[in-house]
Amino acid sequence: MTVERLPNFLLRGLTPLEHRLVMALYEELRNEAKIAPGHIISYPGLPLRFRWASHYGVSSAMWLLKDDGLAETVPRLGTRFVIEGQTWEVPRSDLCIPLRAYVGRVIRERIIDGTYPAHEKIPPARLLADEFGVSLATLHSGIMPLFREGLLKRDAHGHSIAHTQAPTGGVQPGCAPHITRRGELTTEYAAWGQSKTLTQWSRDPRCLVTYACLKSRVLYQNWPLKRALSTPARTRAGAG
DNA sequence: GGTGCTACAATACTTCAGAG
DNA sequence: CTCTGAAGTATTGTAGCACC
Repeated sequence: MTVERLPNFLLRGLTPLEHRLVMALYEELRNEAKIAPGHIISYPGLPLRFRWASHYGVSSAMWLLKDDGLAETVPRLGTRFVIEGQTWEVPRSDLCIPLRAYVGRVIRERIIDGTYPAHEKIPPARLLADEFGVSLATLHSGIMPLFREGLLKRDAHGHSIAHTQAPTGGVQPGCAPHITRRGELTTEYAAWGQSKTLTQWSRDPRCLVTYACLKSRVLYQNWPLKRALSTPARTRAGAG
């Protein structure tokens, strides 16, 4: 294994601790015996290997390594970093968006380009989940916006059908927005004359469900906020 | 049994504020 | 400058229900 180009992080301003950690990892990357190709390095693992490294420093250092294509985020089982031992290829830009958004985008493109013919059933959800290597829950989160956009509909038996070509003013292939983790954090939702974030609403005494359930209802199932807050969990009310 | 969908707890990662 | 803890996000596996 060889690293032929000068990493960009050497040219940036780093805190001493971050610089120390990045250089330590960089040296290990150059030494195949220490980090094998494809080896997964978890965040919790790094402070154990480098006892002087804080988790904040690890986060900063790993982002720099990712920027330089020396690591990539693997969106399964949480986000981890995979060292590319052979090619040092820059990770797919697709990995910059959440996995569910990536899945939705690919399916949207397949509908638009005719891979899934209009008015015909798309493959079963379990097959699609298997193809993308994601869980059913993630797949459903990903395709939920396609139902709202009218690209997918359900037939009498609940099967998902590719409904139409691109809707008027619709989303163009490959043009999904860059979604950041913090993007939803500051979004406020109004009910009972108040405007709060979902996190704040989840702590409101009028909220009968957990934060995760509330988020799922509001963001992915498009429930009205009041209904999402006041409908107890474990009901089928959201299906209709 | 196959399929679609909802709900939830658990886990891992990210970011920020504040303290030393 | 560095570290810690809290808060928040992303994703998972699994359970359960309905329909054919």
